[in-house]
Amino acid sequence: MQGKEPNTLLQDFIEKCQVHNLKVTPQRVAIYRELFDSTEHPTVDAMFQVVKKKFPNISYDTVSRTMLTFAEIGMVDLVEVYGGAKRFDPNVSNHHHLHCVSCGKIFDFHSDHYNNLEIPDDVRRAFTVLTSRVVLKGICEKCSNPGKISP
Amino acid sequence: MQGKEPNTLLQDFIEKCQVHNLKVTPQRVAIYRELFDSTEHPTVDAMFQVVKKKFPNISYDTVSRTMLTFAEIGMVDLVEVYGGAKRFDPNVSNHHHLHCVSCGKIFDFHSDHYNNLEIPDDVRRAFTVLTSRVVLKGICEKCSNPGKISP
DNA sequence: TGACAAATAAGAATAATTCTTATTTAAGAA
DNA sequence: TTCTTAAATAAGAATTATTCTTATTTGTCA
Ligand SMILES: [Mn+2]
Ligand SMILES: [Mn+2]
Ligand SMILES: [Zn+2]
Ligand SMILES: [Zn+2]
Repeated sequence: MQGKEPNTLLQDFIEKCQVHNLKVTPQRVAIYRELFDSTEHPTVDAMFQVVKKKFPNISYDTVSRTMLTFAEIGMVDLVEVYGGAKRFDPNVSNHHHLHCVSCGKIFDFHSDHYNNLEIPDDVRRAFTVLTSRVVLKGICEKCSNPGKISP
Repeated sequence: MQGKEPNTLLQDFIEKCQVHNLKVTPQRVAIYRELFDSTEHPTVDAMFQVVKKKFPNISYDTVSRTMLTFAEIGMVDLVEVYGGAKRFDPNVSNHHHLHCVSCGKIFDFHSDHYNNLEIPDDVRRAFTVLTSRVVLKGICEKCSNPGKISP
């Protein structure tokens, strides 16, 4: 996810908790670690399954609450879906998404042009715009070439 | 929603059903009518509540199935949400969305510029892109000025 | 009109999330 | 270090959203 050393990352996490008056619990640390190892856009259940391996008696509710708490303080994003379970994004920097309509995966991509789209005047007058993202739908490589052996 | 006469609309609907081998049932007609009266982005439940008034013993399941069927044949879109119930869009023409993070409403807006965004080369190489939409998050007028009397 | 696949209603089942309550614990104060 | 307390957690119940199952009804077409 990022190039920092684990200890620095943990220190960042602890500071972010302190800033927001959140206790640094072992559950939160465990969830934090797994979240930022992930380059996917995990659901609560996906994270629960992974975290449970290292923290066997954590509850689903704790994972769910924690991920929502992390979203509230801007540590992760809640991403757009078309129904079903919520999905989270550990990458909160400006980027865009392609949803594969075949396998349901969400792929990140980057574009300076998309990052700097002008907000139309009529929208700017009527709304306070906070974020902007381009969302594409399409078919990913793997779904286009199901038989192909990856190189 | 659109300027056509009701009978023409109904005729269009009947033809679309025939093309897709769907029976023209009174339930489908009732749901169709309410959907295309709506400028919102209704959930299944919202539609169920409305349709039930004119069709008291329609079942929730029928409304749900029908709206998904309509989405499959491209008569409505399933729109992006951040969790919770699915939401549908009777406007399938090219447009963009602003999600009010305060009240949760989804507002349509139009922009030729946004309609014609270039797909980045690396994305184009790796994916077959089908649709593109700009999704903004922000605060709507009503949520910004809660006290203001509308003119 | 009659045959029949498709569609429906009703309720059960499942999935996703949130709530309730008793218990534990992190963090600051003494 | 020990004490205090509000915050966090686990467990399971409850709620919300959706889908499935089954018996019955109904468009459509011959
Ligand atoms: Mn992402
Ligand atoms: Mn719309
Ligand atoms: Zn795919
Ligand atoms: Zn609003």
